[in-house]
Amino acid sequence: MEDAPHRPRPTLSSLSAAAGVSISTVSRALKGDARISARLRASIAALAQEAGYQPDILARAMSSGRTGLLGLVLGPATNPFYAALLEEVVQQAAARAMRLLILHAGPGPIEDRTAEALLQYRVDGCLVTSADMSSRAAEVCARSGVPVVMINRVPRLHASAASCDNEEGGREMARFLRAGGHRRAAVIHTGGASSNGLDRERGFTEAFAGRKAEVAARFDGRSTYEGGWAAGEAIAAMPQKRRPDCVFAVSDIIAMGAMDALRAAGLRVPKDISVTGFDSIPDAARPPYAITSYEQPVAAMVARGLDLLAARIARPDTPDEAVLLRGRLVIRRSARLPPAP
Amino acid sequence: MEDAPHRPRPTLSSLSAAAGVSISTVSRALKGDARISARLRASIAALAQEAGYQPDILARAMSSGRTGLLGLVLGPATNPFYAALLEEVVQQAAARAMRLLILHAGPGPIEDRTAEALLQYRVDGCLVTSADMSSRAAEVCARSGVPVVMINRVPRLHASAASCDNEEGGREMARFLRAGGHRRAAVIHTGGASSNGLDRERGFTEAFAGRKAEVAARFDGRSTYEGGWAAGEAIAAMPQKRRPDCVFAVSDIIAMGAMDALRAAGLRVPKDISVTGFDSIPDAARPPYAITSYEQPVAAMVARGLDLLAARIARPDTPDEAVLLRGRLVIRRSARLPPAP
DNA sequence: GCCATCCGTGCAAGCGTTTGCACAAGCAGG
DNA sequence: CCTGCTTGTGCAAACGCTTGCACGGATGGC
Repeated sequence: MEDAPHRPRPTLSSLSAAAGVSISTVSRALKGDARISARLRASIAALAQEAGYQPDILARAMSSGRTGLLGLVLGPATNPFYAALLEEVVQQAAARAMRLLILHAGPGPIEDRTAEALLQYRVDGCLVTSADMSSRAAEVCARSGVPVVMINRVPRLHASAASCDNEEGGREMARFLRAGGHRRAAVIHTGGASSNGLDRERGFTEAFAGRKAEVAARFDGRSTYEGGWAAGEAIAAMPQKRRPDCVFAVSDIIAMGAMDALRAAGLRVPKDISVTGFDSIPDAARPPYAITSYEQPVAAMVARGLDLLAARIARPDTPDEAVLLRGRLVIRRSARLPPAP
Repeated sequence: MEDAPHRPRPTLSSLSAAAGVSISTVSRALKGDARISARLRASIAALAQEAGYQPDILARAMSSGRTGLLGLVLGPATNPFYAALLEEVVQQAAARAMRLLILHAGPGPIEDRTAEALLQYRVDGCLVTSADMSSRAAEVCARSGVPVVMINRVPRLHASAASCDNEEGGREMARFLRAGGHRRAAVIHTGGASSNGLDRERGFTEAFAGRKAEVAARFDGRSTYEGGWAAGEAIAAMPQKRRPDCVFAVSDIIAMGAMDALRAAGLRVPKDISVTGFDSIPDAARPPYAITSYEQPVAAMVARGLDLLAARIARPDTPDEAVLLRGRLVIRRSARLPPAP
């Protein structure tokens, strides 16, 4: 392929010259303004098509104030849950003709200089999915009137949110395990950094503890495989009498680590001990794991999150709204089943 | 916290009014132009600081032509390798004061309408890491003179590239397995969609096959865990005599699937059969897997990729350049070791 | 046949920045 | 005291698009 002559980008101006009409007419014709005659509209459209005209969004943003850009603050992408979330967000945003300016995708809080990019690029809104509590981005946005929607986070400041009903998920898992005859549970949490983890644990504990059943131990799984592994080792090291008969990890990645550690220590899952997780990431469904988990409705969360954002962008005074979506218990082989009815 | 009065964004104009000087003076003062007296510069800087001034990148782009935006075309983020790549890219780009417009993060080719966003937002350059051959984004860019750099892909069109030396990686793995006494290898490839996979396989085959050693079987692992699993099942089903004594999967995610399938079929790894992978993703290092793999120098690849991109942006006529980076064999427990020397 | 409508189109301002050029003031050398 | 340089600052154009307003011409009602 030969170097295209690299001709200058077509603009409204160049099109208008070619069509012999004014710039404003071209602009209106291209967006289908009814005031422009159908004939002219068609011929201008053809011209634009042929020239490969692409509107300059930046210039448009200068005058219209809308950039079509959404800021995205993502948690650690190496955590499969966030990876799935990312794919979903990218796809759904594209379907809504919104583009994502990605500001952060990793562990830890977002840097100040990075958060400032949100303002510099005049994003129309911001999607925050990082589990990190001190999300600087949300502050920056709130201060400048940029709508923020949290996905899978508790809403703060002037933000709306779309989340999974974490507490109910915890409860459901607890009921399932109790029905399966479990009486001593270990909970592997995420060390207080995440409200999700706290909610899940609260729901679980509330529904599990009771007559002859208790949450017998708690461990910090730090939201990582390694953290889960360490917790699993600790559990395996407990004297058999005091050892829990089931484990509820507040995320699958932790559950995987715990399960591997338990097995490495010679325990059988679920025969000796049941293991359950949360999120239902694809990895957790793989045969060696087959983790019973509570599936978050990721697609729906993203969809509702974008709805909320769109609403706020269209009408900045839209009140805060928190949407709670019910997930679904996915039963696999990592936990002993309740007796068939 | 009370609703901030939502005062209008400070601009050069508002600052200039406050400082009693012209807009151009403010602009120059803020970027440290030596022609503006130090005193004035300091006072303007203080003013800007106090007002929380953030330059409007869009407006700047209008006049300077630089947006500071990089388009990012990413492969399936749910593949841990791409997830790691993403984190690295986001971090390094931020360090260079570049922002990423994410256009695609999933399986399959990029949509045309999505690729056009590259032009509409006037990205300064584009980073393509998707393994998918028919990357429409690259075409769009090439046609409009937007610099493109491929990371971990063979360069095409007017693109530069920074990749791992896949062929050498394959060779190194082959030498390692041969030294370990393996004689019959199975290769699990990615079905021809990816030049990386092909290169790795070519290197491997070239170095493995020889006197009394051969690549005895090939399978399509489709770059997924499931594909690897299917290949593993097929290998396990082979009559013991003809069964390979080692497996080289062109990516870790495939190797993990294969390994699990082999074990599920009752084979012991590495006792009965060795399994090796490529990429050295964190998941592959986990105890149950401990996959011997060839580590791609992801950070270096991204760094060099961004270098190439920056060079092209600064000087559009910079010639194409393909950088090949050597990786590193990471020996773990999934493959029988060569005898100690 | 005249005025009121309406339709199709163009003019021009504005969005926030950058930057080439001009201009004013200060100063040194002649 | 004038010329010529330096230094500090402002003017205004340009980037590509949107949009309120105005204007010319056709149409319709009376």
